[in-house]
Amino acid sequence: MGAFYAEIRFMNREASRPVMRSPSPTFSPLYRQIKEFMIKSLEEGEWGPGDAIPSEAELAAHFSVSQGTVRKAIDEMAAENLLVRRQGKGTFVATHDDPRSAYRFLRLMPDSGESEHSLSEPLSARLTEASREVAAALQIAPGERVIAVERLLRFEGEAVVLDRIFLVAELFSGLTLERLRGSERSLYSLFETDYGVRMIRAEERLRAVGADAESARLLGVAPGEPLLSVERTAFTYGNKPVEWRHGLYCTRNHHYLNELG
Amino acid sequence: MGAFYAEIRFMNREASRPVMRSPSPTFSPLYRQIKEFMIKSLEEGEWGPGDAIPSEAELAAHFSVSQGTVRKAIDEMAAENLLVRRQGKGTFVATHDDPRSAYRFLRLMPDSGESEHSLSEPLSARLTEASREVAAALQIAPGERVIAVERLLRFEGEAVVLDRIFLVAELFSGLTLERLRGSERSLYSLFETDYGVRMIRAEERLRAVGADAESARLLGVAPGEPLLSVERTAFTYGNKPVEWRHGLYCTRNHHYLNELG
DNA sequence: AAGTGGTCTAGACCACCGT
DNA sequence: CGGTGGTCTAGACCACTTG
Repeated sequence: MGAFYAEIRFMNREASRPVMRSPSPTFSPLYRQIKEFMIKSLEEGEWGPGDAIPSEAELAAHFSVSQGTVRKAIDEMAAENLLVRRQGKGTFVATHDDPRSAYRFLRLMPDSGESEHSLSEPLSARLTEASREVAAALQIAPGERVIAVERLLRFEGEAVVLDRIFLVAELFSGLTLERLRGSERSLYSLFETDYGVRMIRAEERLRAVGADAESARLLGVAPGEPLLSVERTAFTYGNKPVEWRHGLYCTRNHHYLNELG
Repeated sequence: MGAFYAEIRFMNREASRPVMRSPSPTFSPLYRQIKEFMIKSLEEGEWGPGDAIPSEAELAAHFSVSQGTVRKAIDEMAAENLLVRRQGKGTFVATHDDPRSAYRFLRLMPDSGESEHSLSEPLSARLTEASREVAAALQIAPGERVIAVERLLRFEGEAVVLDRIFLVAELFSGLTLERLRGSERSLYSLFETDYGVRMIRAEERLRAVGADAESARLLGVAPGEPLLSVERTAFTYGNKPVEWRHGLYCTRNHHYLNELG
């Protein structure tokens, strides 16, 4: 039984009068309490990726608030890419499976022409122990089990990205090279469907580095050639880091595109 | 006389009945029409950077709509960093002068420690003609006048960024090296106050490159050392590009931090 | 106390999607 | 057609800032 159908008690709320709240220090508006509640429902798997959540009217009745209030909660969640609204159809749990938001985190673009299709070529996957660096990024103890994946990303056949990916082993038990090789979908889509782990947001740290011998060989460039180093930490619900990856991007014919708001 | 006090006629709107609109193809909700109208007012300088705009109640009366409708217009503009809301005080035109949003576009962070203070050291500023590359980025004809600025950015005294900046000359006439040297503020803050040009958003394209001799000398690194190349196009209102810059970042002790939503 | 943005309601009607 | 999200209103009251 998930959170959604359990009892609910909102703070700062009189029994008879419809509105209102207590003095400031811990004040949280109703719509935000509802949002937090719905996020908990998502965490607990109440609604799966791609599922439709209840309609605004149903939610309003369930929480005994007006439509406008649940609407504001949903608005914020949609802005954070947790939900997707579709007029006339309903509101859906965001999924990396959906082409609309697949490759949401991939900022690499060809210098000219349209954004091509990329193909993932997994090279290896093995169980190992977290180094100090990996442990720090994943907020676990050094030596804890992680799954290390190496893979190439090809654009139009050309090797452009070399990724070394580290996953908290506990959450991805059973992940093997064969499992990765068999899949046409994006990694995050697979993580979602096969392991129930949903990536919500990520942080990337970029640097310019010279290619080491091993990476140069795999990417087909000269050792020492400047590469874009991209370290990414990806988070699930509750800002829990579950993946850390170090990517090396060959930027001869591609670039990393970033929008500054 | 600016747009704001001129006559207003909303589309899709009956005279007597308060609401509504025509069939779909050109449908634009009321709040968005109001938003566009207010953006035009900003463009025409009706309200300057840092100014308070009229209160929601005043705007609602002015446009003869409910508070909720102007509120939604303002919400979107605040989300786009055009306005800043401050509870109890009012709504203000965003400004790069404000420490809250100064260096909004600078993503460079030290590898360890807090985000230090940076110091801009202008090296040169001269009037020249746009190269094909610069012209394309600024959407002007090759050969048109641009102002080329070279400057170093130092963090804790260490040269970390070398910027080559190109500005549409027409908009920045009178900009000289002395003018830049005299200023303690950020470039965009100066552009705003002294030239009335406000940067709204920007696009950056990142690559890894090897340092050329000249740049290496200025940054104090070895020629060929990998540097992060950052090409930025910055836009004012109406998505008009007004600045293009090519930055070279030394990422030995710093990195480019990016949040992926 | 007065003025501003922020929250909430109840109800109406519109635009879009499927059947 | 009925159901969903999307827009709009009118009015109430709360929270924060300033005088």
